[in-house]
Amino acid sequence: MADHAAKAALFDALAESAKALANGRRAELIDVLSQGERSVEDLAVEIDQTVANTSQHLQRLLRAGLVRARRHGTRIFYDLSSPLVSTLWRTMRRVAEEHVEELEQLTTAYVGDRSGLNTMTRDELRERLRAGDVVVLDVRPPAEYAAGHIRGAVSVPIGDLRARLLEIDSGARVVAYCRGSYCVYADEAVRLLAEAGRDAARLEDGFPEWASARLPVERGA
Amino acid sequence: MADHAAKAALFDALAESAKALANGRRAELIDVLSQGERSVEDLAVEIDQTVANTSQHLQRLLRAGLVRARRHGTRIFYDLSSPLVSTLWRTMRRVAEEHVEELEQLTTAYVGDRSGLNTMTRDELRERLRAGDVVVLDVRPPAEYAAGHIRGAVSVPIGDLRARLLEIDSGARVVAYCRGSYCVYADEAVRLLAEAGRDAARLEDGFPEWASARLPVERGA
DNA sequence: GTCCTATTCAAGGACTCCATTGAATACCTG
DNA sequence: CAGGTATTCAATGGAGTCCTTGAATAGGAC
Repeated sequence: MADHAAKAALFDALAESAKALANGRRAELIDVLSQGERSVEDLAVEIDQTVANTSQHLQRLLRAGLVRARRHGTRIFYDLSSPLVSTLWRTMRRVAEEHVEELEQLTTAYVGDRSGLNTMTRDELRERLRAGDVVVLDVRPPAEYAAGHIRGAVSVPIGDLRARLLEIDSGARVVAYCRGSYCVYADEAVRLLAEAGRDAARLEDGFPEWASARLPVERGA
Repeated sequence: MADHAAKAALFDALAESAKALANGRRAELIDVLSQGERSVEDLAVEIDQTVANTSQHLQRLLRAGLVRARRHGTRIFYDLSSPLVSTLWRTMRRVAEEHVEELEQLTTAYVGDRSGLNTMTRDELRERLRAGDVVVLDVRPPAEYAAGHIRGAVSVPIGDLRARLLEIDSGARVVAYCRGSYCVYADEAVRLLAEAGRDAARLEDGFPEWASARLPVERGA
């Protein structure tokens, strides 16, 4: 019979990965980093915290092995250490969605009412992309588009959309996507497009799910 | 733009699921419960803690929605609230295995040296079961066998194996399995069988992985 | 109803976690 | 090398976590 202490130490180590995710701010960081690498200051703005605090959270994630750091000039860019981390995060979200009762209220409190919103599944979008009868808009910040996006998508950051409406072929069906189902950029885009009389829908989830399903993506530019 | 406070509350709630797993003892509980439901006292013995402490950990898991409780007579049985929780736990283990450096040492400190041990993959075992040229031993406690086991496996709790060696067809190739790769029962079984001159191997992982891969299982008796 | 057993509750002390603050470090620019 | 910016470090107080202890509950058996 193996030692109780050795068993306890092993499971304590396994629990460390969970501890790294066991904080709302760090969860937000993982969520943002699922879109691609970002600088510390950038991340601090994203999660609405001081740079010092963000840095400490990032180092906690670093110690747990969930992220890695890369120096580029005067900045340090953090990135998930592997796509498996993104999978872990999505699995945890699914568990929470399925088993935490209050989550639904919290979600609507954040994203608002989605009942009037057209949506499209990954599978349907894949088919329509293949057929070529759809315009896909990536409404995330440019840095995230640059780090990777759905093949064939056009980058139109949500803040620019209103000004660039005329660029979009008025006959086409438009699909907008962003970071995932907890991201509201695509919602806003679809509302804006609908007001302008376009046939618009949002992708149900976001880029990480698309990439994880091994559907076609492009990196860079 | 949605409210920062609402976003923070949402991610705090998501992080609650991680907090539930962010403790070595609770991780052990989830690991044991992946084999099927168990009573509080049973679980307390399993994780080497007092009943009171075990009860508190179970309630924490209950609040997070990861487990559910069922009263049966004088006892209360806890169970994972869905197979998704088992998936989450396995994903977390994979992440830790891939990204936590010290884990390998901790594993060998607990399970010992496995270099002399024959192993068999799930796929190979499935093929051999189909061909019928293998004897499969479930060396977990009887309660776990009863809650579910590989179809065709025989229950031989590890403590009984030595006394029941003669029951096992001496010409057959024998495969032992238990809870998973962190479980040492099957290791012990293979060593014991090898000493007795049998052709023995352990399944690389355990029952939860087999069931999760939708390979044939039996429930009850 | 009374005993027995399984589980939960409540309170306490050691420890860790988290956001804040102000200072220190490290790299780039000129 | 001086100045500027991005990031990290160190210290602090308040909150939460974890295990222990002893008592309380709640079914079942008699």
